[in-house]
Amino acid sequence: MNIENAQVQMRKGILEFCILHIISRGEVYASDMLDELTSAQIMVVEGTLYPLLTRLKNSGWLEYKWVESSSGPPRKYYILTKEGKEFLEAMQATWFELADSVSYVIKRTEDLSTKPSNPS
Amino acid sequence: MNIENAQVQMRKGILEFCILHIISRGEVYASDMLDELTSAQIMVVEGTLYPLLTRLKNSGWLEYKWVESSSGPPRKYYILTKEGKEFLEAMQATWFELADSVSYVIKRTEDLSTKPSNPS
DNA sequence: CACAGTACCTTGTATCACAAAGTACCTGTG
DNA sequence: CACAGGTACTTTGTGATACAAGGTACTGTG
Repeated sequence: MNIENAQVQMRKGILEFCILHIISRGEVYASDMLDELTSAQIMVVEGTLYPLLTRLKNSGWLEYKWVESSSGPPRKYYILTKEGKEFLEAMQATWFELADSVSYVIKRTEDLSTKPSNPS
Repeated sequence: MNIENAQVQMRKGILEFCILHIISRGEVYASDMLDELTSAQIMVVEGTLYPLLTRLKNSGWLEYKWVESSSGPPRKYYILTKEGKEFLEAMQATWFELADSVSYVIKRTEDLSTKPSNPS
């Protein structure tokens, strides 16, 4: 186990949440999402993104339509379904709860470092 | 896929980080960790915690010593190694970067909702 | 010895990110 | 038409992880 792998594990699930957020803004296709994620310093490759979109679609949270492109093959433009919007809200609540929990753990470590209750 | 599963995925890796944090405060054994995680609203079961501790030990980030208990079987008390402390710092940096990235995505969605650039 | 409580460990399942390779479409050149 | 280059979407296989469920082992009491 190394730090690279730990970073990968830490990002799991977060990626799904961020993708839903990006799609919630309006119709986008895969390359748009990759650009947005890169802007947010979240590196993703195609082999990760496409299966993720398929999973979200199969769960009923996304729909897509084919749109012709003036420069290349047609693109799948995704939008959130009604259920997808509800799921995004639940994911966001989960994220904030998780961030609170982690903040609590970090703060408690700091408190116990500055004021150790059992100095051996 | 459902919200429960999504929550599990979102917590992956975070758990490892929180465990390292708790151990960094001083010698603890498994039940101490479960109590701390429960306080932080992070539910964990034994079947998750023990394999995780074994992985961290095998990676060289933890050490343990057996300590007799006055009420029950002996306990494994864990402490961080020097490498473990360095790893924890790297994990914490990763956490803050991840939190920043997610905040960026959320904020960008909010900005685009209040000031849509392409109102169709 | 039977029993309850505590603590640690193992096996099997479902899920996920990623690398790598593949399929298919469009445009331009000769 | 043949071919090359770019774009876009898809599939397969690998390694890692959380969890449920069940198991092992130690201690004290009656």
